[in-house]
Amino acid sequence: MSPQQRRSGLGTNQEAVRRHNLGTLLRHVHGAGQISRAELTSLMGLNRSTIAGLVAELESLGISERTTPVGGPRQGAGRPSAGVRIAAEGPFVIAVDLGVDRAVVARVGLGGRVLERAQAPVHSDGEAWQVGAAVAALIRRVVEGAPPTAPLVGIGISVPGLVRRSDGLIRLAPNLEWHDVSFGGIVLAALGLDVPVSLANDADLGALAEHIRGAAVGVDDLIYVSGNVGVGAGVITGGVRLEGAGGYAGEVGHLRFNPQGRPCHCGNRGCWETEVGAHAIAEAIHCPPDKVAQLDEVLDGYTKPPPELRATGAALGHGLASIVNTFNPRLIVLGGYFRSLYPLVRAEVNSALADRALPAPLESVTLVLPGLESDSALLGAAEIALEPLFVDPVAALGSALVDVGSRLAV
Amino acid sequence: MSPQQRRSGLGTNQEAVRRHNLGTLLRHVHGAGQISRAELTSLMGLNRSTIAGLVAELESLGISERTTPVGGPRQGAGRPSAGVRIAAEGPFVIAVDLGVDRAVVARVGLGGRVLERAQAPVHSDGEAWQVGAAVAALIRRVVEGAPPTAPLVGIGISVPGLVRRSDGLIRLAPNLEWHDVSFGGIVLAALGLDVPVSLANDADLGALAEHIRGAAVGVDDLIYVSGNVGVGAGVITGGVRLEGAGGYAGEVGHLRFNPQGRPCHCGNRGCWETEVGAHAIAEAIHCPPDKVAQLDEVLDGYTKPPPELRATGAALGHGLASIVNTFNPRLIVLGGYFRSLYPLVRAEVNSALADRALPAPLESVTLVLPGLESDSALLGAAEIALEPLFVDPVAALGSALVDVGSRLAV
DNA sequence: TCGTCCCCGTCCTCTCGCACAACAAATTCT
DNA sequence: AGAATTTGTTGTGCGAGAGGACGGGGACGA
Repeated sequence: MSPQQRRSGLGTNQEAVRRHNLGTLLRHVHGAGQISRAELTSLMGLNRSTIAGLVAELESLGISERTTPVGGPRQGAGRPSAGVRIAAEGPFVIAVDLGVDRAVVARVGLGGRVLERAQAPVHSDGEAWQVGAAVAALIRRVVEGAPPTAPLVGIGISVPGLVRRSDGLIRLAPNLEWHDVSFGGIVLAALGLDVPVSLANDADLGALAEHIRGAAVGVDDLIYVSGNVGVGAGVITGGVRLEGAGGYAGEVGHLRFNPQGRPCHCGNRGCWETEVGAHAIAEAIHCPPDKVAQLDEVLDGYTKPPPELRATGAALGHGLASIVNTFNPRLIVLGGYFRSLYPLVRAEVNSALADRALPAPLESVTLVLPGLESDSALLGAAEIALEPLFVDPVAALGSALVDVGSRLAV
Repeated sequence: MSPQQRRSGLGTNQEAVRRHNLGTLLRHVHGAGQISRAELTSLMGLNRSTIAGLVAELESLGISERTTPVGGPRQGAGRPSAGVRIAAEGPFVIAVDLGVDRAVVARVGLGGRVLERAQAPVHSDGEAWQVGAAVAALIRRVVEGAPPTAPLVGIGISVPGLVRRSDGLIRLAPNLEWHDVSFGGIVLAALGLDVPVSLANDADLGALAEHIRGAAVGVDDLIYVSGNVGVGAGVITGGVRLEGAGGYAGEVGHLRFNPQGRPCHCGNRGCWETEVGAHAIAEAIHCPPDKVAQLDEVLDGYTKPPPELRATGAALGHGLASIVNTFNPRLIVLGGYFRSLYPLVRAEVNSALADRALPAPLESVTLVLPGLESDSALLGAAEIALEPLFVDPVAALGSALVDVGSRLAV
């Protein structure tokens, strides 16, 4: 629900400087988990004394705490630098990964630590309010153990579908058969709370999480291609998420692939999804249709690549070539059931990609599996809920909720 | 040659605040051409006195000058606000639009005013150094009339091909038959000057120019699709250029379109370019191959749409649908010979697009023709050359060259 | 025509944030 | 053990934007 702030042609206020520096410092601590003040000075290019002031403010806000100088491998002489780490009873968020057959909910602290998690199956033909109630129950369970002083900053929800950026409305979630569902509002109503809720597409959040603490740390141009019944992609370019005008960017599953191909649920024929989507793969390996949602487990069952998947691998590579030509990423992360598929058909994918992509963008691209395994979208949901803290820590804490456990216990 | 600066996790220095505010103010003056100080205060959200100080600095740098209160349509009472406009003898850049059959060179001042221009045909089989010499001659001619006190900030070059972002190397320009050409260095050597040179792809620059002062002013998510023998796209998303890891993003001409289609020069079969590229269109309308470079003029000759172009229009629309699904732009600007083609097959393009794009991204997208006609790439080249001024006006002027006319007259 | 109102530019002072320098502390190297 | 090195801490200074007071300039109404 929080519209991403866009830096327009505004001038920089000196109050904004403090906000920005405090937020950036927190972002670094969040990214590293534990970091020395000396590293912070060199990373941020500010003076020692300035960093000291910022760190002191973070501590007085209860966000971070001071640690003894880290005993790690040091280089050279000099006084060891005191560390900064996320406070144990610091702010946290609720992350929700809504899948086609199950929902995972976690309480996540700064630093990306999953403090508690719970999950439950959801019926793919369930109505939105039923799913919302189930998610709310999971949230209650997960919040129970939270320290009473720890503030809840917000809720982030990963959705397998098209989410409107301006207000988080789920425009279309094909595999849940939802149209124009205000799922954030439904969950909040079921909880009886009023906290910031952010929703986004699962592939977008996968990309975000892999960028911050997964396989794409330090890579500013990456694509997370998610096989999750449907096929979608999350794009990060220049270090920022590609969202598009409405927030629907990255729907690569409906790239034109084979005009003589099979009909797609979107109404066209031969979309890429009809060749590398879960249903196509299930059909190729003669997997019963009711197990499509667990396609990753089925694929994990193979010890050696079945020949029926060769064509799928080639189609995957050919589609990725279009993506490489279009986005010129440095890294492509293969998430969802592609995590299980890619190791089986690595050779076919790579050669098909090399065959069809332009040489210039091809030479710098690498295909990898997610560094966060199947938690990418969940941790990405945590990230968008945490985002306000990095924009303005003081304001975000001001609107956060304390003692959520007792509030929900009613 | 100037690597685009990326804002990393740096802290904000208070010196950086001044730089940023001065640059942002200049960006506003540049965008509007003439603007009142009162508008600047509300646009930038800064105090009146702060704006006054920034404007005074800009004037002392010789960049802007004060104008009498604008006599335009005013609203309400109150003292009229003094205007700020670009100084007549202020800094300028050289913009070069390298086409497949001609080069256009212009002297462009801040505010995007084309102060002088010249052009000459280039042979498509010419060697890079020959083209460089021709461009250098045009630059000399264009610089002649510049006031001796006006500083030259840099040179921007639009290239019909893949340009490496890190150093401006032309990796591939298929229609010039260039591979790995350091054209910036060649032009500088021919001129005997040393000024910052920036190169970029023509479609990227078209998007940039249309965003700043063309049909896409105020639109932060747009795509400029350029038909220029080959087909490419420049993407602006969230208000910033999509470049990709190497700078090659946007090569939509080689999206997979029809796997049973014609062979493409890239080595594949059925790329989108083989259906909507200049050669395909020329063949469809029985245009002689030697006039392919002037395809826009040929198309302009039609008073009513020839039926042979219907299929091309549909292919254009179908390809655009993939682009809409992938990028979710608010605006698609059809440049190059698409400027002449689109009016002929508007109905076919629109219906094909509506047929194949997903409803959510489709509902907010609009197709338009360039607001800058055929000067988009040229003015975009000016923009990237001017860019350093908006990052740090003082530093950019410090490294600018004065009295270029006499330096080149040798 | 005059007075009033409204808005803007200018000047001055204030506040706030970061830089800088000096000193103390903690560790490594010789 | 002493020198060298790096960092934390403290106090001072500088610079940039904010804010208020004042004057100027035009629109509007009586």
